[in-house]
Amino acid sequence: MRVSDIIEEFIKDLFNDENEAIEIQRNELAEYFNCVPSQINYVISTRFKPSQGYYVESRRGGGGHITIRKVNNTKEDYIMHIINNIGKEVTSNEVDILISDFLSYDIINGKEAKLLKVATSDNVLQLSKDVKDQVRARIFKNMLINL
Amino acid sequence: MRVSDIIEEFIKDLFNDENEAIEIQRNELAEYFNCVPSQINYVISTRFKPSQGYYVESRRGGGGHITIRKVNNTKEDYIMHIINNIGKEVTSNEVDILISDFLSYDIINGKEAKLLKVATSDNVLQLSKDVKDQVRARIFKNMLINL
DNA sequence: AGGTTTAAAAGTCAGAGAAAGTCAAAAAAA
DNA sequence: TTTTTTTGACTTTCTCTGACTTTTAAACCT
Repeated sequence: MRVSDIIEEFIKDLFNDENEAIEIQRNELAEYFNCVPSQINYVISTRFKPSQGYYVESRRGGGGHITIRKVNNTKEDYIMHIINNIGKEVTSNEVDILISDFLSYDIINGKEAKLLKVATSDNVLQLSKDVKDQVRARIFKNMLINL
Repeated sequence: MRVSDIIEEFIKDLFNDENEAIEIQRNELAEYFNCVPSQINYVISTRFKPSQGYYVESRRGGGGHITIRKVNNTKEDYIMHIINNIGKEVTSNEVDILISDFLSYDIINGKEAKLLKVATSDNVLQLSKDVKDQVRARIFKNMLINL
């Protein structure tokens, strides 16, 4: 296993019990793992990116440190926003558009997209227009909550 | 016997006791078999294709490696069997039992279980008994096909 | 106390190194 | 002859390193 992976794991372990922010000292950590300090930067920039749910701040100078924060909320927030904006009914077309948005924003994967699609499709529901759009809205919203 | 066959056999032997994923290092293996590294790629691309029940991932760079995963097609068989045995209607209880079977046989993961559950639940469908069980059967079967 | 210097951090970036991937040509087998 | 295997030169991706830069807290002056 490579050093970067070990450091990554070490840092992630620091997040253990409900603490959503941890603090490290770059040089100290580098010495502990017998690597150059800049490798800590490398690990942080490749494994703790915002897209991976982390937010990093730091301070230089005496007593400086690096703070890593777990954010992770963005995805849930986005989904909740969508759910709140879907009314009592939704058409198959509207669902399609939302699903392809989710895909392009990397909020769901291909398999999840297919499941959402099929569970809300006209063919599968086979109900009269009004009832269908209502049932679809309920299925869609409830599935989204469980992503 | 040709080298490619020997390498193929060697790799397949690594899958011995229930381990469904193995990891190799291309250069190491090539050295062991006295061949050029790219021959390992050749073996993998001709003998470990998805259609042959394998899935391959890899990472380059220091400490890189190749992971080969066995995907069992028994999974699809099992699901098809279940689908064929669900009639035109299915109750919420029956679905629950099937879902927990799937979970214990590792055919679906927790998230998929929740999606199946919620998309077929009484609360979400809110239809009269007969129609509800029919719609549920259609949703459930179609989602299963797309797992 | 208020400014100035010093030292203790963290940041940057490019290059070296360590893997794996690609592709086409040569060789061997069918 | 056609298909499959073997080979190797070249490419791409990821990791590790070190020299140099920037920032800032602490120490040191009047």
